[in-house]
Amino acid sequence: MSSQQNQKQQPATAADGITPRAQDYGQWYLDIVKRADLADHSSVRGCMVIKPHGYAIWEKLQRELDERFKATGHVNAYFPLFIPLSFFQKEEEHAAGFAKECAVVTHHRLKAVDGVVGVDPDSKLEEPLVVRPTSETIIWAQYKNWIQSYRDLPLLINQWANVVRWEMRTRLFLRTAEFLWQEGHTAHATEEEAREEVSRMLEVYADVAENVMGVPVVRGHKTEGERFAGALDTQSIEGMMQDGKALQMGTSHYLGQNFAKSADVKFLNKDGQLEYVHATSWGVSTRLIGALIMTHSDDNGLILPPKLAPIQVVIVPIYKTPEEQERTTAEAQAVAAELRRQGLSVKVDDREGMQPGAKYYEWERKGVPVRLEIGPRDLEKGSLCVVRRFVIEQDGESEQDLRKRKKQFLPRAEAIAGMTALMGTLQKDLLERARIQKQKKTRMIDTLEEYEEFFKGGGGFAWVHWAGTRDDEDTMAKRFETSIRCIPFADQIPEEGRGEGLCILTGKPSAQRVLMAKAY
RNA sequence: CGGGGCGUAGCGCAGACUGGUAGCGCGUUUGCUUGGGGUGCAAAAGGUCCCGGGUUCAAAUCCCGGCGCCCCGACCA
Repeated sequence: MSSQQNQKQQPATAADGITPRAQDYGQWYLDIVKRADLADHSSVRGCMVIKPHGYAIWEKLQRELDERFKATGHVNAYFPLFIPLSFFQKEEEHAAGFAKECAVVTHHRLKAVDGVVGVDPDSKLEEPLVVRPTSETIIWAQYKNWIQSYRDLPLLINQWANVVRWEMRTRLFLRTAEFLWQEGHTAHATEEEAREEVSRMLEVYADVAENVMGVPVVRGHKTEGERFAGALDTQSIEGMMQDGKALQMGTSHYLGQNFAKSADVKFLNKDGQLEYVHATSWGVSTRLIGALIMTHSDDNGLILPPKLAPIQVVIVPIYKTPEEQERTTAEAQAVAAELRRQGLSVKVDDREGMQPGAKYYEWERKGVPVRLEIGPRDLEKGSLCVVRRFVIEQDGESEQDLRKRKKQFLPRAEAIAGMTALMGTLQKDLLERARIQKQKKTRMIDTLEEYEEFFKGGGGFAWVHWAGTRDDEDTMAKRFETSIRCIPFADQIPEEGRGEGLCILTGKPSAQRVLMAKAY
């Protein structure tokens, strides 16, 4: 709780209480989460409380994802939190993969002994229940009853749920013991169809990442070692955070017939023969909020894309006299009403006894994309002061110039009529800004010397030719703390890096480059 | 599991070495003042000093035991 000694040395600036990125990226991240009111540590180790502002962002993300799931033919359902241990044991590889991070329920009752309530030893469960770290096993036990014929396929179900993974080390949003997510679980008649589903859903994730979150991603396959436990193929989208590290933002798995076999799910095909179904699963979690923060935010606080901002426009009335207060506040309400008619979410900050500057800082910290200032002079001139939360930085630009470029005085009607368009601009600019950031930290690298130098410096995404074994991957991990984030789809490799080459480590021929980076 | 830090007002912290009326800043409430980038003044409210035991006339402070959280490392969708 009290590890922010560095706050004491901080000057009282806009970023008061936020450690600059350049000084300590990890602390900066924690400060943003806290100062933007997204989440709190709870009194349970590794668990977090998602506060209203953070949860509102999650709700918007949910809506965007859910719409796309529905549009691709999926329906929602809900399966139990508890999984009988025996279900879990059925798929060996899967069980082994999650074994080390499972919470297990062993008793079902408490009892007061000498006035102290504790676990009643007489209430031991005959079979322990695993708190789901993911739901494949319990869902497939159910699918067995739902699937008999090819007419029952494909079965396309998604669930929104919480899961528990008893991680040794946790970080707010990025890795917590309990988190919120969605998990799609589908059953198909053929491998081809299932693999199509895997790709389709990965593309849904990529679409949300780029066009909703404004985070450019690389699409690709995971290596054997990084695959989901029990999957034949794991595809992922990988984003680059501002410190150059990669963050896995979503995964989509082809599970083959593994789960169908372990749960004995067969269907009668058109030829009247019994076959095992082919399975997929795919998921994204509240980790995406971590990605959002680490991609866009700055030393002044959170930056949100308009599509995910719980408040898109905040209006601050400025006044000296009660009469001015009344007029500017009325105008603020009038402008808000007009903007709401465009479907925008608008907040009028009419709190009294708080200076405008204090309000500016607060809403900046919370990431509101646009602020309108309305003062007596605007009433006279019929203008509005429109301030953007961010603009795309130019090299060598001063803080002052940056601030100037964010601020615009526009005729009232023009400002209002253009607000929806401005949201669109900001949405695009944010993605563009993230692309520039990413590009600056991306290199085609062909020698180990250059590779080492790259990661000793700022690091980032390294596109390298690779033909190594799993042992060779370990070598790279030990030497450079990097790993293969994905084996990208061919069109994901930057043009200048396409084609064949020689493995950076072994010198053997390589068909294409892979994405190497340090990872969260 | 190893290393480190911390637990005192809503939040951030001081006080502890050297035991003796529970403190500061921010926030909150009230009043005035101020208001285009964190106004200023005054007054007020607010405490199980993490828990248990011990030493003592007296414990936030010393001793013993416990609990919890955070950070770093190992581990990992």
